[in-house]
Amino acid sequence: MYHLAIRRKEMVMLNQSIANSVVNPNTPRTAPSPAAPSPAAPAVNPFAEITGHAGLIASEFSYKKDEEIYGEDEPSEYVYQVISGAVRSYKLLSDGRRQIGAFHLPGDVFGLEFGSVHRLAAEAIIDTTVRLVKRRSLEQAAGTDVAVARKLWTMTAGDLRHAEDHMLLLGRKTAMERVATFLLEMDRRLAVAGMMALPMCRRDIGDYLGLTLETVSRALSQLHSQGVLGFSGARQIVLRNRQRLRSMDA
Amino acid sequence: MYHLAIRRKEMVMLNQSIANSVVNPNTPRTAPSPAAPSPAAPAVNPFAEITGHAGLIASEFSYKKDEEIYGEDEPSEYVYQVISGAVRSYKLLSDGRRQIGAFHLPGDVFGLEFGSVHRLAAEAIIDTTVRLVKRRSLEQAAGTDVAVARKLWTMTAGDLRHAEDHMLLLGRKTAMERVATFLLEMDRRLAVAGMMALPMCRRDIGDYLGLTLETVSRALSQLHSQGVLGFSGARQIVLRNRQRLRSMDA
DNA sequence: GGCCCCTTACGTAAATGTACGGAGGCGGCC
DNA sequence: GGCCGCCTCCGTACATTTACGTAAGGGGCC
Repeated sequence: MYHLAIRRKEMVMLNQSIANSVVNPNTPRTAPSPAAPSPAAPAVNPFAEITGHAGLIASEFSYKKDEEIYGEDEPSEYVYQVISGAVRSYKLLSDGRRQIGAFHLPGDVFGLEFGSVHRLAAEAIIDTTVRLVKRRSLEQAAGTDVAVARKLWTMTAGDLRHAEDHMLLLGRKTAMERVATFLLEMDRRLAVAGMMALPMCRRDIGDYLGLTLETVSRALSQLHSQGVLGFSGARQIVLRNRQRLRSMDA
Repeated sequence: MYHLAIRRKEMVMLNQSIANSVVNPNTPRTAPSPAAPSPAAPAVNPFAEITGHAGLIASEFSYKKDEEIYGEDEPSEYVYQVISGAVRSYKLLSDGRRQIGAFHLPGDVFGLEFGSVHRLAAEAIIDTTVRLVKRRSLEQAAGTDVAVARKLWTMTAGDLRHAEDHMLLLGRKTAMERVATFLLEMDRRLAVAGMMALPMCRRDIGDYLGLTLETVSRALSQLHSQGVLGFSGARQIVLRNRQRLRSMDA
């Protein structure tokens, strides 16, 4: 998996001078969309802000479900933004126990490191397309442009904020409080028309919340029986009582 | 406590033009040392690096044991560096449950925020003296000097790295593994001549590790009975078998 | 000497692990 | 194209484990 991913990324670079958009050869697409930096991109897009400032080249790339994007302690060559799909970032213990630090959804930037290696691994949860830029070119731009330097700091600070909140959850919240927090977070980040389609399975949720998949399932069932949420399939959830959920979130 | 702390900080600012060193009026010191930026300060000192680059003014300040330095969600006006003593950064749930995110020991910088408020509260664990600079002046310096901007990013990235490791601990490690990790971290950060003098009580350790103080005590007792560590008083610990401890740390 | 802080024993609670049954989605086959 | 069957994921009951809560005794530091 490791070597395969590297090879694919090198292909991206080789093709960059010819076309700014490259797709995973294993997942052919009928109509690859150009990924060159767009001057008209909205300023709220962190990638567009940076590439716009620094004139960097961004490429596209696709990963299949459960495909590794990079491994823990692997050299950090690229910074990524989710275009479509979903990604999990995680750390492993030697016996396989896993802690997912964050889920990355469309629009999110991930894989930005200060040092030269990735501190967490990343995998596509479902089929996923990302935009990517070389870390070195970002670093270079930050060395001359304070606006880019500030943006990198901003993004790392955002990750830190999430991690601080998550430490409180992992260290001190009950199982039900963790699930309530999770539902409100996902509702905020990916609800469309009051409904959310979770890309991740119960095990992923458990590894994110420091619980087992059974405990997550029990908590969701309890919330269902209390009428706090409704299901249309295990991963399609409608929140019916957000206020109640907020009161359960410690 | 809140208003008192604010008042004291304002005193620091008022006195800054007269003397760059101010001590807490409640904890008089016999020989306050000057805290003006020293051009000869070693480059490994993050504060010296920044103040050296930007010519910022740093002041000194002291807090008594258990005194609040700043509260959660309080405006972020200063960035701090521990000169002597120890500090805990933490978040609280509404019912009083506490998660300590980090301990700050001599040399450590804390209280650096990207946004305008502190996301964690900070308290002195024991009598503590800090060096402080205004956040605004750092921000200003970062706006013109990429080296300062990079340094701010570096420090936030260091905090993020610690938080990521700590999420793995809180979410997935057993009580014994957490205590082993803690002992190795403290050994690395504050051991002198093979011995460490912990500034914090068992409850602080528990709130850092997501455990109760009793569980921490039980784990330490077990390690003691196994000969992995020795005590000279509850807070003076000698590690007698670091290899064994590392093998317990998952 | 007094007061915290720490240790430790015992009972409890919360979450885990184990196991199994069922539903839903996907692919193959007719 | 639709039906069937398999396979993965999910829900749930029960037993177990781990860590917590309570309480009381002891020790070190001021």
